[in-house]
Amino acid sequence: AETFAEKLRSCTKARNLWHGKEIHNSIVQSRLQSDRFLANLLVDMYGKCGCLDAAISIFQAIANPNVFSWNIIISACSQNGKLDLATQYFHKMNKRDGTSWTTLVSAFAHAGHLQLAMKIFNLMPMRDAVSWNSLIWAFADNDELDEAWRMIQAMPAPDIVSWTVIIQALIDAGDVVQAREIFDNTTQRSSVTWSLLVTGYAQGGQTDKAKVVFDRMPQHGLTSWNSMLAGYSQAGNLHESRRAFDGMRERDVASWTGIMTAYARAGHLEGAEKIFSAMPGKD
RNA sequence: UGCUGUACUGACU
Repeated sequence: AETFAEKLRSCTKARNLWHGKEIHNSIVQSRLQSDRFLANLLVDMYGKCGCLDAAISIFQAIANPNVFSWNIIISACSQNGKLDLATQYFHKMNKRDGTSWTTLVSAFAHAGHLQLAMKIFNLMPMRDAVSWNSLIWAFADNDELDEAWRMIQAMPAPDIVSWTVIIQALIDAGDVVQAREIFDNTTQRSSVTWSLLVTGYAQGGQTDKAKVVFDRMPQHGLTSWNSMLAGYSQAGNLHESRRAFDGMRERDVASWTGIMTAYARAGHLEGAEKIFSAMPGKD
């Protein structure tokens, strides 16, 4: 039997609020609502599903919140756009760890407050790769590639995510050539960077190069298939879109939307409609 | 022990 924890985890991952509430009910009925571990998971679930009020009330009912509880509520506030509240919780806790700091940096970074994010980053007692990457991402995402580049040079040990962020920024800027060069010159590759290159080539109209990269990548995950499919679909290539879609052994909403778009772009509106009705779990 | 922070794909916005 799956435990409450496992069930909650999958709800959180799938952002399934409805099922999450059911599990919450079962937890209450089993009189486990004061279990701190489960409460932490509930706060996280409600926060990620957009119910900040519910997250807060569960957090407040925790008798002795631990560092996880605090970090989760800070994260919940920032994911729901409440930076002021997140900051208040941050100040209220008395044993902050690196994650508490990084959560706050990330909150301001995602809100586009680069200078504030940097200020908090500079105040951190300890910085790890995740905190560096959060800030590098913020600069890269705001087209401040020079600053992002300065930071990756300054950080002690750039990791896979650091390079992914830079590669993504170059692709967003339309510079696939430079992105490819960095990809080729680093050993820090992952399925994420491989997929990014596929997307980068496809977005530049180079579906042939995208396909070469796709064929060369060591493992084909759901996202890499979706990237390739999106490339064909955007290029108006219904035949290859169909082949890609049929070749997938698992599909998600992005896959279904991709194939549907391919039909629509090719002018096959009936085909698109058929796909739409055959599609499981429309969102 | 298990719970929290950073990166990739579609459409909408």
